[in-house]
Amino acid sequence: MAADDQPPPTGPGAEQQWLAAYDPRAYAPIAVTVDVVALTLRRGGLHVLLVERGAPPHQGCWALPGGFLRAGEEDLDEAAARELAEETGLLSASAAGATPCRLHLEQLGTYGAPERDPRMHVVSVAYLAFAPDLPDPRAGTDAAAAAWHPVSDLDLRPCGRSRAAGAPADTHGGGVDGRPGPGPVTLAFDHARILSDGLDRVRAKLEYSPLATAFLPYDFTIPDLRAVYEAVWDEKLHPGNFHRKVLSVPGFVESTGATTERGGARGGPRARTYHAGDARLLHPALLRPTRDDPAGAAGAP
Amino acid sequence: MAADDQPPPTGPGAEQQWLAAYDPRAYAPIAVTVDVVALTLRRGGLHVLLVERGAPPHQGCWALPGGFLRAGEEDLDEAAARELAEETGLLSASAAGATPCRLHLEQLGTYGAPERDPRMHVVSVAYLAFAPDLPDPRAGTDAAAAAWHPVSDLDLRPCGRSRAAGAPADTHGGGVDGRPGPGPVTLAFDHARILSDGLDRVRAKLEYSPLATAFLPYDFTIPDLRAVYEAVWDEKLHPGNFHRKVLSVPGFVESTGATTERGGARGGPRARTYHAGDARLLHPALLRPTRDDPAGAAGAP
DNA sequence: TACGTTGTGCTCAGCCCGAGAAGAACAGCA
DNA sequence: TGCTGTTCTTCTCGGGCTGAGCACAACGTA
Repeated sequence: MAADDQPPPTGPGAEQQWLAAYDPRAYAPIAVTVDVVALTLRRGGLHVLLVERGAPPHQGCWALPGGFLRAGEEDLDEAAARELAEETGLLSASAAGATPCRLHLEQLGTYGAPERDPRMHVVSVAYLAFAPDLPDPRAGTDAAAAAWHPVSDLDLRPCGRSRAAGAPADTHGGGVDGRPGPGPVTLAFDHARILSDGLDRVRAKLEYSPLATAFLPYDFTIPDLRAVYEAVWDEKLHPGNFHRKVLSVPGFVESTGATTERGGARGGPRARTYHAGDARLLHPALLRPTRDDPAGAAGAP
Repeated sequence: MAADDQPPPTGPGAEQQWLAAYDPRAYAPIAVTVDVVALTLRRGGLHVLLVERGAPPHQGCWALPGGFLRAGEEDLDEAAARELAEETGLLSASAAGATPCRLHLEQLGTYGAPERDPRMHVVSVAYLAFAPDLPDPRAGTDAAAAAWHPVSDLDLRPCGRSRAAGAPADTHGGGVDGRPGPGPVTLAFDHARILSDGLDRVRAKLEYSPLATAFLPYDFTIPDLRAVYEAVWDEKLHPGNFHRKVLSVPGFVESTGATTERGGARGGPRARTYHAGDARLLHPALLRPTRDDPAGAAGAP
């Protein structure tokens, strides 16, 4: 139920009890925030948008962009879009048609452990956002700085789980995109876990949804699409089989009839261009190469 | 997610007026509640646990069990388990080992439209719970009554979507389990949408997770398992192929070496018994029979 | 011009899936 | 007791999908 648990008004004192049941002042306050895991692809690597905290706690640490839900004014989705625009200067929400930015926004999960924020009990609704290669953000009013970070530079182990269990650290650590990187970056609060859940969700969702097209501009090529899958899954895919599979899934991509202006950077013929089809589910799915890892950590619930 | 329901009873301004009268302080608080979509299988049909509201708004309507999150005291998961035990009398939480009730509890999503509760802005974290055939609940202190309802008796269309679009109403309406049923039951607040999302999630999750075993007691047979899939998907499955598939997925079920005491109710040989294996993901997945419905409404995010 | 690279299409063997059927075991009934 | 209908379990067969490899052409670069 929503705000309820109304005891049946029977007997004396029941009225007070009933009022307390939906009088928020009778309870200790709870803050509701909305955090966004914004992912994009830059130079072939997966990047996440982070802001540097300008105030304690965790001052100077990097955190997911987010902020308080405005009571009585907005829905959760609206708050997520607003925070993304506000704190980073990216994309003009959805209204004024500045950049017709194709942005995918979906709810990831809600985190409400009492001790996750030392100040008070904060319930955070996390959102997941994907967008094509975006420019560098400008810091909003709340954050000291905002920047895209390669996810391979971040320390995602929540507590005791080492990253080496999932993937060797040496294939990931530091500077996949060329930059040396100042070593693993730790995230504030429980944002490492939120980001980890978001990455699991993305990796799982590429299999059965046409979500990968959200990382690409409107027109793209099949090799472009393959690059998205390879970057997110961190696995090389068979070009021929991938090509055949994508074209065989109805509604995944639609041909534009055109090709690219030039060939690839290192040679090769021009590729045909496509744009996203109208399918919302991939039938059949584009299954990830069978990894025999018995650790079945499902990202998608 | 567009959660637009229950417009204010008398015009848009009435809500603000009511809120202002109810809470004279300008500080606009947000309440956080936890609602539970508890599903079980009774007499071969999918049932959901509902409580009858004893106070306005929506007095007399049925709603999902739930209540306020206790600030500073509990995590969201704990609150969901507590509400389920508290409001219905089912299962002794997890502590005192009364019934070793195998209960699956997972977060479904969060709903926070400002107008979803006319009293104030309420953010509800919805949970999904599956359990084997459970006894009739006893009403807790808060709810007037609690009962299992066949999901086929409920009116799940949120606003304009008719159920006939998804499945013919005549195959669902009224009394699949034998009872005639007093017609479609409407749910309070936006709980019809929450329940609908929960059903989509369950249907999708049966494909790639061993979740179906959560609907069954510890020992079960392959036909028992098939009955779960058939009830949730509302489709007949090929007994031979289902048998082969289940046994071929590693870690799905483990043989106990025993068989049932008697044959089926209408004859047939004794079936071998199994219990759930240790797999947390089904590899390969148990795909639903290809439904050519182009309406790709994905339940799992 | 030569060469390495890459997009696109093809072939082939193996696996999985849907459909059907057969055999055996069981409950209910005459 | 015998018969009939039902159901569990296993098997077979054809089609489709998948992974792997290869061929050819187009392209950039040396």
